[in-house]
Formats: sequence, structure tokens, C-alpha cells
Amino acid sequence: MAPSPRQLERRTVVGKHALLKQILEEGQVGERFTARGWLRSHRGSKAVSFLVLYDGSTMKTLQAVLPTDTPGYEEVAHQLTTGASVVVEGVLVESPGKGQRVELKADKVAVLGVADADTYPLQKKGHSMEFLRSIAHLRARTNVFGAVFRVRATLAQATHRFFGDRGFHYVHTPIITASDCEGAGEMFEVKATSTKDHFFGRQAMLTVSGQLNAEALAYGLGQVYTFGPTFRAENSNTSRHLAEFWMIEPEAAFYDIHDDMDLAEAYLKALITAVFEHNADDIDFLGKFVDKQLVQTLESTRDQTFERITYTDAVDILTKAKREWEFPVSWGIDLQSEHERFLAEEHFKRPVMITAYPKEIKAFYMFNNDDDKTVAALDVLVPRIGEIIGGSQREHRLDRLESRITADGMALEDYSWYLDLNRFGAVPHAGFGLGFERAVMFCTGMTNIRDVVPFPRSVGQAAF
RNA sequence: UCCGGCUUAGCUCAGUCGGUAGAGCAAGCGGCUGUUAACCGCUAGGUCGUUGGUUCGAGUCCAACAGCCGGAGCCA
Repeated sequence: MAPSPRQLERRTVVGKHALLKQILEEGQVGERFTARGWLRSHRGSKAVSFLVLYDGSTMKTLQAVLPTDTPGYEEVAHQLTTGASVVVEGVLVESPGKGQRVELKADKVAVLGVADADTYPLQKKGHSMEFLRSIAHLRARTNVFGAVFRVRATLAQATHRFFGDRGFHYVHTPIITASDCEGAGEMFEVKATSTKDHFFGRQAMLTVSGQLNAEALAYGLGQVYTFGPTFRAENSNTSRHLAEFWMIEPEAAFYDIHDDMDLAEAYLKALITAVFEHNADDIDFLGKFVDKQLVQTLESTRDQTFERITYTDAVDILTKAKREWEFPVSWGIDLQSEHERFLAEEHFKRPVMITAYPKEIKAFYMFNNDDDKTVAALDVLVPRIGEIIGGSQREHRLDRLESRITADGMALEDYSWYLDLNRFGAVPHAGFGLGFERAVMFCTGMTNIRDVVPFPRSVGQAAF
């Protein structure tokens, strides 16, 4: 029988550049393969030698079994150390041992690049996250970081799929901005090394948010989202902060705060669904070695309806809680970490969406509610992470927007282009920002944000 | 930036009352009839973060500094 197109395609791929994932999942017993990868471990005994290979395509490893009388084995035996890159050829057979369906009965082995066992820092044992952070250029080779970065890739692709499927256009907003007045925190200044005066004719900074630009684009394209790097220069030293991170900011015309909440909830659930679909092995591993609650947390987040309460409800719950707060609770305060964690982790035990915050503690661009005391802000809190999404319905009524800017002591002329948006063809619209690294933390169980980005930038840290 | 903790072998850590340093893993060598972070034996490996102080004597007590970790603030 003639091979099907799919079989032909697979044969082509597998024959030339067989990924271990393909060999392990699709390889048939009796098929011959050339496996390329790095050694996770090498176990020798008198008659046979076991090589455990990984290549990054999957959490799983391929075990190659090599008789010690294989031609050429003697010459490379001492080079078969953890971390060495190898090419192994052989026939796929059912594995008599435990732990794997198939293994490669090898008859040919070559070492591409040695990894001197005396100096190669990674060993076939667990290392601390702190140590691995000090060798960030090598840590992608470990099980944990392989899993984390594969999940990260899935989350990025799932983001594009989710918004694309819903008619959101992917837009690119500037990384260099002259807008210093978004109130989002300390900024980095951008200067040309060879130009004395301001290169851009005025002071320029790295963006802290693409939101205002995204709003401009939403007024032409309807529904848009950004996915790009974001910079904050705060002297902030915690496991949840980076100086350079990635943010996803959807912005949709004709959305109100309730549409915004629906979108945020659907998006987070879509991310989790994608991870279970594409990274089952990775999640399984992370659930065993990083966070025993991981699978349960993700499943319940995916399957349960998010709690939706107002800020006033939240204050009520916190006031009545039998709990000593380090920061006393009363209407008007900004919610602190301890309050947010209590709501998500103890009171509701699920993600919580809080709306209608006092306008005094929120940004000028948020929609004023009818009570004239609160704005249509949205914070999404998840267990273990805290705030993962911050957003709002935007104020599109020009007079209200202008009076709010003035009331906050800012100059209208600094916002002339932003005000133009709502001077012409204003419509209700809403959006939010999701810190991508916090989403990766949530989906992997990692507790330090520096371990979910390959090369973290934070205060005093820009190595690699 | 504030509060607390940690820093001893390549890695993870122990080190009692102040008396000159220990284990497991990794490495090297040898053994082992198919292992699963294989196992067994032997060998080698240390300026105890840095500087100063107390003391006859400091890994151990004190101070400053540095780095890292946890928490807080700020935020996503």
C-alpha cells in the first residue's frame, strides 16, 4: 500500500532531522533512526551502556542502549559525560526496562561536542534555583527550565491564537516613548551615545505601557492587542518584579467593563487549556518537582467561574474577616498584598475579579461610574501570584476626561493627541494588561519571576 | 528603599560549649549480565564571602561591607 501524504511528510521530517519527540511518540518498533541530542546521563555496565538523550523537543528522554563492543565505542566512552552532544544511530525496539515505551538499540555513536565533566557545571542531579540563576546561559539545558520555557512558548502562541480567533488585530506599539505621564512608575531614559542633544528632540523613555497607543489603534481597527516588552525602573526587589518584562494589552472598541471581564476570564482559561493540550509532560514534571498543587490549581482555574465582586464588597469581606491586618482596611485604601492573597487564596479559593475602585487610587483614564466615587477599574487576582491582570473601561467622555486630568494636576496639552481620540468619534471601550511572566509563573508553579524568563533583568542584574 | 535570613569542597549541606574541617552527590580509578538521578569499593578535592576586631586560639563571638534568598512597599 502506498504511504499516505501524512506518512510521507513524517518520513521526510523524521529521516533528516528526527526530533526525539517524534521518535518517542510516533516511532514504530523496527524503524531505524538517527537521534541527535545531549546526554542527560550515561550509565555503563560491562556489556551494555545506557545513554539518556534530550534535545529540548520534549520533557521525555530517549534511552539509547549501546553494546560495549560496538565499533568505535571504546574511543568515545570517556567522552560520554553529562552535557556532551551526541549522534546515535540504531533501530527502535520495545524497551524491556521500566520507564519508557521504546528505546533505541544503537549500533553507531559519535560525540559532536564534549562537555568536560570536571568543569561542566550541570550534573545529573538537582540543582538549586539560585545556582542555576548564576549560570543562566546553561540553565535551558535542565529539566525544569526546559519545561518552563516550553510552557512559555505555548502561552505566547495561545495568546495570538486566542485574540486572533476573536477578531483582535495584533498591533505593535512603540518601545521608545516621549510620554512620561502615564503614572505607571519610574522610567528608563533613552539616549544616543553619540548625540549630545535629545535624539528625538525631547526627552525619550522606554515604554511602561502600550495602552494609550493601543487605544488609538482600537479606534481604527476595532479590536487590537499588543504583546511586547515593557520596562519599569522601580527599585523593586521581589520575586514578582522585573525591570524588563512582556505585557499583553488588548483594547476593544464598544466594550464595557463587563465585556472586559468576560474577555479576561476567557483569555486566562484559554491559556490553561493550551498548556494542558501542548505541555502535558511538562506540567506533569512541574507538578512533581516544583509545585504539588499545580495541576489542581490550573484545573480549578480553568473549570470554575471566576468570582466577580466590587471593591466595596472586597472591603466588606476584609473588614469582617477574623484576621489581624498589617494594613488596616477601610473604604478608600488601596488593597495590599495580604488583602489580595486572602481574597484569592483563602476566602474564595479561586481567581477573583474586583471592579469599581475608588477613583482617587486609580488612573485618570478610567471610566467614571455614575456614583461619581468609583471608576470602572478591573483587577484580576489569582492564588499564589496576586494581581495578574489590571485593566478598565476607559473614559471616553471628553469633558469628564479633561476635568479628571486637570483635577490630577496634569496639563491638558501633554495629552493633546490622547484627547483627540475621544474628541472625534468616541465610543465606549475597554482593555487590560496582563504581565506575561506572571502568567508563566501561574502556569508552571515557579515562585520567582526571574526563573520564567530566560535572561532576567532586574535591579543590579543584567548579566548574560 | 525597609525588615529578616543565608554565605563552609564543583553541587547540596552538617560542623555541638571557641581548640586548626566532615557527609552525600559530582569527578578520577576499579568492579558489576539491562540500567532508570543505577549500584559497590578506593582516590583526590577547602585562603570556611571580604575586611577589621575580641581572644593564647575564630568556620564558630562582634562590627562594617558585598552578594544572594524570603517578605514588605511599588506594580503587571
